[in-house]
Amino acid sequence: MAAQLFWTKGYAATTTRELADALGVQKASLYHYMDSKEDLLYSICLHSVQNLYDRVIAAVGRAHDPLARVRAVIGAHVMAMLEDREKHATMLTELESLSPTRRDEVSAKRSEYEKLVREVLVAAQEAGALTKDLAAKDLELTLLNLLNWTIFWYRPEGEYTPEDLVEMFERLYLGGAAARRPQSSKKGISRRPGGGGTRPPGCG
Amino acid sequence: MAAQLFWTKGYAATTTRELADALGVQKASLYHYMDSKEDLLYSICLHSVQNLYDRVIAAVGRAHDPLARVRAVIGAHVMAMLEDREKHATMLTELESLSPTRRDEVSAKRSEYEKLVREVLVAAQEAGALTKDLAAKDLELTLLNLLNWTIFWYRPEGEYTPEDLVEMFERLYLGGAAARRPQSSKKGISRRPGGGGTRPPGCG
DNA sequence: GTCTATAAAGAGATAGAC
DNA sequence: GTCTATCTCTTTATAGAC
Repeated sequence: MAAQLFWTKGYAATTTRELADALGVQKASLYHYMDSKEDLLYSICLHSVQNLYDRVIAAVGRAHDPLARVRAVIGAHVMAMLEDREKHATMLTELESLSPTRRDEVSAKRSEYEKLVREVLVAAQEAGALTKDLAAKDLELTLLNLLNWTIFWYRPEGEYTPEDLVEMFERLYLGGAAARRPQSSKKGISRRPGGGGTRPPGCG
Repeated sequence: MAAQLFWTKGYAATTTRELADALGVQKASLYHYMDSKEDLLYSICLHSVQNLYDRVIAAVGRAHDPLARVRAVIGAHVMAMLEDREKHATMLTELESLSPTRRDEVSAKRSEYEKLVREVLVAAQEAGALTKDLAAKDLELTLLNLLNWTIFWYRPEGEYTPEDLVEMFERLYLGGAAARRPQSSKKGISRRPGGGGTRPPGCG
């Protein structure tokens, strides 16, 4: 709720008046529930990283081999983000608006999450499922780089379902864009029929 | 200069006082050069998209085959962004802070840029250099998704040079992360010696 | 072109009644 | 727990001297 406003308007540009309006109360009433506007941002950021971590570790736990665990990371990361875009986007973009102490705390939790991702990638690499042409940290960097931008342009009413995107990212991340010989026989990704047209801004 | 402040503090959180301080003048003197704070943001956004377009189209023009043109897009997009991170990051993140008219204008120019990228990808696909397992628009989406997040965490004093990143992105985007049989003999990406340690926040 | 001074509006947060 | 009223500070922007 607050995340929605922080994400669409930006944290600094969101006024306590608007937060109060969204709840249908007066400005002053907000201060019965929070001590400051920053408390809301802090709470959003904490929930975001915790949610990401929980979702991904659960999905990894359900997978049965190293490559499936990589796919699980991709799927859970993207699904978690798209199911609560405002929260995760706010965490990703407004971290700097927190006080140094709180920012460091959230960053530390985020580093733990990145560590989890890297462990999955390393295990897959050692099992021979991922290339050794790229160092483990480079695999992690390119993976998160590939996934994170999604939240900036994704719109649920658009042409892609979250599942479409997961499939697309798995294909691109694992298989790459270069043509293969012999040509693969995989089918293209199906689309929501007639859902299209709304290509959102912000992908470029 | 203004972009630096807009990027590090956010547009809304940047005051005219801070802009004036950065120029070493008084607040009021700013209004001799601009009509409003938004003018600065507008100018930054326009220059960003124009610069991206110019850089990429020039690089594409220098390449001699369809696959090289794809590599040229990756290289020019990343290099342009990293050479003026503040400007491009501000465009990517603060577009919504513009008035609707100006936002639409910038968005339209950005769409032209995306069209250019897509044309390069389509040409490579038709020439057999890129897979047909992914639709052209999916190739574009995953490419920009892979590249754009970089600007959020890249720090010049960190472990990667822009050239490192370009190489990494080319490898991952074209070749993918899955292991190949027979194993490729490409060497790993060399790093700036001793430059490391500063893993920036924000990649996860 | 740059300054001092200030206007006018809006921000986050608090006091205290109910 | 929610309200009205208000405090205090900061904001963008302007007026007008030099």
